[in-house]
Amino acid sequence: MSKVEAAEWTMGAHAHGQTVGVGLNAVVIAFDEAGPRVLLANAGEDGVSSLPSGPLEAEHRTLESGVRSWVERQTGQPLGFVEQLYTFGDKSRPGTRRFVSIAYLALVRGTAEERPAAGWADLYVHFPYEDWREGPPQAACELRAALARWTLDAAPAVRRSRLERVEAAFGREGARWNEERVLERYELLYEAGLVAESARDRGVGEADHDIRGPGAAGEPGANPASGWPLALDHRRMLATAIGRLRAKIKYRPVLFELMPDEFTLFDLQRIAEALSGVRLHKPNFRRLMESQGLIEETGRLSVHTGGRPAKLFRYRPEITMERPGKDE
Amino acid sequence: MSKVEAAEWTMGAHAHGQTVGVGLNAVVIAFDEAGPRVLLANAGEDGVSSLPSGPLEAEHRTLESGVRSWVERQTGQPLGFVEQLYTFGDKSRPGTRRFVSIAYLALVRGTAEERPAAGWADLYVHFPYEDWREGPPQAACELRAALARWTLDAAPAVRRSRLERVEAAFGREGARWNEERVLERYELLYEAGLVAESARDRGVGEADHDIRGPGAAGEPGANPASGWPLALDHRRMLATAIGRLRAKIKYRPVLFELMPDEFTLFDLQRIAEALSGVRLHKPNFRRLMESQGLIEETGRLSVHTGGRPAKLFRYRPEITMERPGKDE
DNA sequence: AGGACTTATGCTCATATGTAGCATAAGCCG
DNA sequence: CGGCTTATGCTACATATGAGCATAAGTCCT
Repeated sequence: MSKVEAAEWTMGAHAHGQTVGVGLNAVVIAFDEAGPRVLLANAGEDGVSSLPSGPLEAEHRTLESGVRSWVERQTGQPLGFVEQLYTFGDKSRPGTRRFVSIAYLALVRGTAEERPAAGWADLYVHFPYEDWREGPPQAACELRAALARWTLDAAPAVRRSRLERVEAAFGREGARWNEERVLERYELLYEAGLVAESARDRGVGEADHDIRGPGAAGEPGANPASGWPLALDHRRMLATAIGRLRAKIKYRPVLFELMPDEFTLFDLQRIAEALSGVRLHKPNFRRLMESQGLIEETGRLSVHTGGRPAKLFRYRPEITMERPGKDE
Repeated sequence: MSKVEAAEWTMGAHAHGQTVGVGLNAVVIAFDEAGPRVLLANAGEDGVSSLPSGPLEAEHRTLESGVRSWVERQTGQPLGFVEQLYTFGDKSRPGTRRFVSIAYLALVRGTAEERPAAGWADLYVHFPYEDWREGPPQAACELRAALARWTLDAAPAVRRSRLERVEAAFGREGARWNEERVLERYELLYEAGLVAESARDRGVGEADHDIRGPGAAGEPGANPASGWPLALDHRRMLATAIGRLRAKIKYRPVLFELMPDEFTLFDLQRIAEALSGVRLHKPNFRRLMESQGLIEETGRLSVHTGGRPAKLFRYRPEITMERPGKDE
């Protein structure tokens, strides 16, 4: 850094007397018999859980190592795959110290017993309307209806814009559901006051204490269909993570970061479905997996299928993934 | 934020006596007759330019507004489309103050005359090997050769891994070039010591002063084919931006953020080619554009084509872009 | 005016890729 | 043994992508 620049920066920071806190947050995803899971740190006094997180420290050589360190310190869980998600830094209320939060996505392998950490929660408890594996969930229908009211309540000028956003995010009348638009949907619900955080962040009567899960129905601005809230803007981070992950599994072999050493093709499909929240066509999924050359048969069979035994596969990490390969 | 958490954070930051500087950086892209351009702030005393940037300040309500404000303050250029790119925060040398840099990508419309800012530079001056519009550039051939030497020089254990990375980034022997892997390529060159920044960041004899462009040939670790360096890690940010943009134009209508109000289909194609760095098949590009419904004819014709007049089109922003629409 | 040249525009074809349905195989359990 | 389960393989179809060629409608030169 040139002297000029360093001086300018220091001045900039000091001239306005601002000290900025830099935080690291992790959305840690795993999968077990119970389905897709997310790792949460202990719930605060208000009963609202939060993502593992902590401030950036001097010892952290890189941001990523800082994230690993905080997650392990808070939950005992070592991390495998880690990737940066997004940096949040909007000013909250005036007068408060500013925080910049750098959010990461992490994936860990292994069954529930093999994972050291406690604090794993069902992913879709926080996003019930995102799970379409058993068909259109009731939560999505309710929210769509609530959003329709929100659209109609608007002044005519903004009505059209709202309608378009709702349709883009939730799909037109039962038409195709785009599972990747998780963040878009969350932000729409937030804006429409349909998630608990909307009311909380507006500082509605310090009513925060009552919002601790599905029981909060009927609260002003809350809605059970929209799922359990998390502390601060952590649910926004989680929405960002899910959206990114749902997009990424389509063009990068990240699925294997969640798999055990040996697995059947249907195991793989179940995880893909759990993350994307939609059902997949079995033969097509198989063909795709087999054509990519990312996996190979181990020669053994799984007998716990309930029907015909399935071939067991393993991941071939040596394959450099020549795919269309968008990197980032 | 709960009291517990706030206390913990403050302690965390203070216990280690670390003050973190948070910087905002912008990669601002435009397009004119001369081709794709990037906006640079004035060159420092060492002759190395840098991206518009400055510290996050208390007045900035959001990170994005902070970026807009800094770019306009430093270059006079107001920004249109802005999107977060990546946050860099690895510790540089021990003992120095830590900086977290949040990089943004921005696109601005208009010809060279319409744009207020000075400081626009040719994008590919910084990445000569990324411009394949006139076929495989010489720079890419030279770098491939240099990387081959770097691969062979390695210990046998790492040789295979290096070879695979080089082939994934640069394509096997003249085979398909994946234009999106800009960052992967830059990082490989950095690691191999083929860009000026590698030597500079290792602190090689304070030789920084001599690195100011193509003239630096023969410097230890430098290479004219790898392009002009920028200050700090700004070329890494630029590589990140180009990669992201090249991927994004394929599934989101960002191209129009660079276009004037009226344009021909070939104008559009020229910009797509300039950004992606490869030639496109004209009839196919037309078909794609016309099938997406994102543009409409204005009814007028352009007579400056040199041949048959071309229909003029305009962008239809009212179309909500129902495409597969990965959001982010 | 006529021909050469330029660019725009439209069409066809072969090849991937994605979607959906059906048939068969091979285990289980009563 | 028949009925259940799940695994596995194949085919038909729609759609997207990539490449080539023919024609249209201007300019410019002679």
